[in-house]
Amino acid sequence: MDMLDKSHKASLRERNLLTKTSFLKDLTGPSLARVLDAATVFSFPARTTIFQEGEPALAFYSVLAGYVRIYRVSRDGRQADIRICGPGDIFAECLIYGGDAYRFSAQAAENVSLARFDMQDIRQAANDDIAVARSVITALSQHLLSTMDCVVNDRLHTAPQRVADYLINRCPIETGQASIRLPFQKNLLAGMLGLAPEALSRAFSTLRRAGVTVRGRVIQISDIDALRRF
Amino acid sequence: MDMLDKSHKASLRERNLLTKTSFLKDLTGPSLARVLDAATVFSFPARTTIFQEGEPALAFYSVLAGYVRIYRVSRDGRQADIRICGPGDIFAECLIYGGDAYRFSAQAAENVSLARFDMQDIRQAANDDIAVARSVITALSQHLLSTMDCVVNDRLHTAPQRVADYLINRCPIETGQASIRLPFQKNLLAGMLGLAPEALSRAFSTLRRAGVTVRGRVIQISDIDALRRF
DNA sequence: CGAGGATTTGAGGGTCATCAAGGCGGGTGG
DNA sequence: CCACCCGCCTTGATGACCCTCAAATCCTCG
Repeated sequence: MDMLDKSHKASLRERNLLTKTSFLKDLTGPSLARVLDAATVFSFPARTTIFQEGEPALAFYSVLAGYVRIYRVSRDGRQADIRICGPGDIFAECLIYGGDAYRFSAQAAENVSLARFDMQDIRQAANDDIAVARSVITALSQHLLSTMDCVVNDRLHTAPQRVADYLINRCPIETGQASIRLPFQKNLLAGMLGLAPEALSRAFSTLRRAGVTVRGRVIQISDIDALRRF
Repeated sequence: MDMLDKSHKASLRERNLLTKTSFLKDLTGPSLARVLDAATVFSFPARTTIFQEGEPALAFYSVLAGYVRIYRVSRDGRQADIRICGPGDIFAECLIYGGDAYRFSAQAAENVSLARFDMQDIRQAANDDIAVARSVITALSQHLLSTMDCVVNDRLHTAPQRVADYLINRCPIETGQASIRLPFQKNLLAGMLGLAPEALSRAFSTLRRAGVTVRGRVIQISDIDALRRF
């Protein structure tokens, strides 16, 4: 990571954003202040590499705006996404006590704004303050649960089923028709679901018979229950 | 789970086993004693269901002997393994602060002996004692890292590559020839790698050309480096 | 309005799941 | 110690699913 990038302590607005993330939402008072004080805010243009597998793991991050791709590169150069992190997500937190080097790479999928937490600072904070430790535990737990879900989805469901799953989980309402706007490019969604972009496209066209219409980033669903039965 | 099963407080031998697990290995003194005192030891015959998805998550477990299958069942009845836990592994620890109900099912793959930890006891211990909280954090971190590895392996490698990977990681030595004895049935290995049993078998026969010979549970590798290049 | 990139569509091939037999291994009883 | 037997494992055939490459089309942003 280029330390010459513009960076600054978290502003009031940014502190408010961070306070609402699932990582920090249960913290209050001095515990919260201490973590917020440790945050440095960075902005990166699209496609910037934030860190690479193998580099010393000095910090973890919370996404303030934009999306970050977490991925690994195989020996023959192919890439596989592990996770897509959006606003409120944290990544590389598993290395607070988990190891010395990053185990995967992270890249800005678009222009992003990130809060950077020094590993040692947070490690120390968790040591001094049980509330911080508890926040780390809940963040790790949720991340682990969602990663296990990811494994099962890959192994149990076909591409159209995974896409249907994603759409249903993003639907604000329970029943009837809905309209969703994807928060990012289809490229990213494909990686998130473990698919090639073409496979995602074909999955959408398979879902047409279940009442799904795609126009750019906007997706119309005529009947959520019909989609659920898929 | 049937509470009428024979159960008892951990014996000295069992406490020693638990102390060596990666979950507890960094604990000492009263912190260690408190966690060990909270453990209850159970034995289950092969194929026993330990808990099922949706049940209230009252406890998590550490494997003392045997293997446990963690899996989920899809609506149409198919099962997918998420993880295979052997001696020293813990499972369902992600629910200490992570939720009220199990998110997957657990079944004894063979005769097993488990240490059961009441969620509330450990939650309380972690609250009172930063060392316990730190142990929970490192356990969660390692589990998360290995689950992310699992996602990437599924997405990046073919069946023979995943099998080769498994063999290489189980090899005690670095180079030359080796002989491995699988610690469990091939059935389990297949599930662990996200494969049907037939696919595992075919993967082994593909690896024959890389110097891998299979006879029952014993696997001969003529040249580890050749396998690594696969 | 136009350019460049993202997405869709088509064709072909590789990988893996499923179903159905047949072979082998390991544990049991003589 | 050896033969038998049950169940795990292997093998074959088939098809579904998804990746890759290539070309056409659609968005989006300047």
